[in-house]
Amino acid sequence: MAAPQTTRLPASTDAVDRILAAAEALFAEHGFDAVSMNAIAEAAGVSKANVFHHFICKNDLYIAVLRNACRDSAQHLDDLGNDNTDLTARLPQFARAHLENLLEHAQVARLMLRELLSDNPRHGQELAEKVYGEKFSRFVAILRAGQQAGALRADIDPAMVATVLLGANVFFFESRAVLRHFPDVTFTQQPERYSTMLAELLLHGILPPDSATTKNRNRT
Amino acid sequence: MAAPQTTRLPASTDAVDRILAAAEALFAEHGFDAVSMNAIAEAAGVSKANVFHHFICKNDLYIAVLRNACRDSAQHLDDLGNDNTDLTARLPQFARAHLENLLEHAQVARLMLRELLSDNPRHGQELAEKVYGEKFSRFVAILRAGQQAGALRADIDPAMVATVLLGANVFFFESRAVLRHFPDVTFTQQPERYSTMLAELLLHGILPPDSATTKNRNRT
DNA sequence: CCATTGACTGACCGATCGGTCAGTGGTCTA
DNA sequence: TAGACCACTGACCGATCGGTCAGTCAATGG
Repeated sequence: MAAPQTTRLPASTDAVDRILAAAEALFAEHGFDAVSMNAIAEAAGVSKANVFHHFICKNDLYIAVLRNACRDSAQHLDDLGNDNTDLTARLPQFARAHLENLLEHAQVARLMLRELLSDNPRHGQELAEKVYGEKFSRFVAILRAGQQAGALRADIDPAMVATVLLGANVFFFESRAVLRHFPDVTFTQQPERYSTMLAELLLHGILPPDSATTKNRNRT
Repeated sequence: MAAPQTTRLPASTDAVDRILAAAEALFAEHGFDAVSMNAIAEAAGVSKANVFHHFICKNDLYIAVLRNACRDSAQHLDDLGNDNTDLTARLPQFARAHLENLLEHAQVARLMLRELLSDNPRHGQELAEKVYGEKFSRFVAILRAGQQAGALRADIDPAMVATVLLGANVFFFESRAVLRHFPDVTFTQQPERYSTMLAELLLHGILPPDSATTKNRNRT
């Protein structure tokens, strides 16, 4: 097979930027098939033919938007690992930063979640693996280091912890609107409280301390 | 405003069933806008006009599919609460059952996740709240009962625990294909192992037992 | 026996889709 | 000044979209 035809981004002119921004917003909100090239051109303030002048086809524009979003998303290198001490305090901090980043770049997050649901993981595969795979690996490495240092239990899978933390945050992000109507749920309006509780939950578990392996007693 | 026009399901004839099944599969796989009425009719083995004979419009067919899927999904009342003893053993059991159900009815799950990403939560709101809200409430009630019985820590939010467990399972379901390519992840092919580890993680946390509530002597 | 009903179909409709193309106007260089 | 280049546009294309409609066929019932 030939080269994957990298489909590089066009030179960043004013019109190109406006097209990319409009397409990203519309794709994130409505999905690929629900957005017409006419709507994108109109939102960007250019003619439809101009969109086709800069991008070969609709699919080309879409993966350009995806690539652009991933590039922006990759800039946020949450420096969790520069000071690998006191993981107990740093895990809630990382969880909060991750959820905050998710909410702040909701458009990109929705775009990626849509890509996850896509029938063919053509684009999401290479992109998500490259972008998120690196951060995921770093996160796991930090956890594993803490584990080998004795700060974490030895019989847990660091990748498992990372998945649960990331997944719980993502689930909060995507089901927030529905969760809000559940009478038992009180944290949908306080993301930082949610992620803090999440990290605390992962650290200590839900069992009372006297039921741990030690017969240590704590006040009820 | 007038009544919400319940848009009842047509009488369950053979053709109607085939149309609903075909539409559910196609909507779940490709999304609402990417599926044409022609494709649905063809997959169902009927004429397009016949689809419009049984369903007023495309949107009407869509919410009929949604309603149908929710009705089926509501039948699975995971009996977690009939025997409220030994929550330590029953939580992994529930987590496994939940993820298994998710994977077994992947089509419906994808449909619901798509609805979560939808721009207007018109349908997903009432449906998901009714269907999943009930199960969520029961789950939370069981956790709260166990909490008041002293089997769980008193300073945790039961709804938080429920959200994390459900969310971690849902995230596993939706990002399985991407997670599989991360070198650190080893559990994508073993859902039951994942959910078991998840429940175990929630129960005991990730800290070594000697650093529970006591002032930690955290070794670097 | 005939009228009614409802499931069902092929042919068709206007609108919109993604995409093309000839051409316009401005800018840079020779 | 001539000409190459480039961003950009209006008009247009065939295909497909959701949806309509006249009409066929079988079953039902008075």
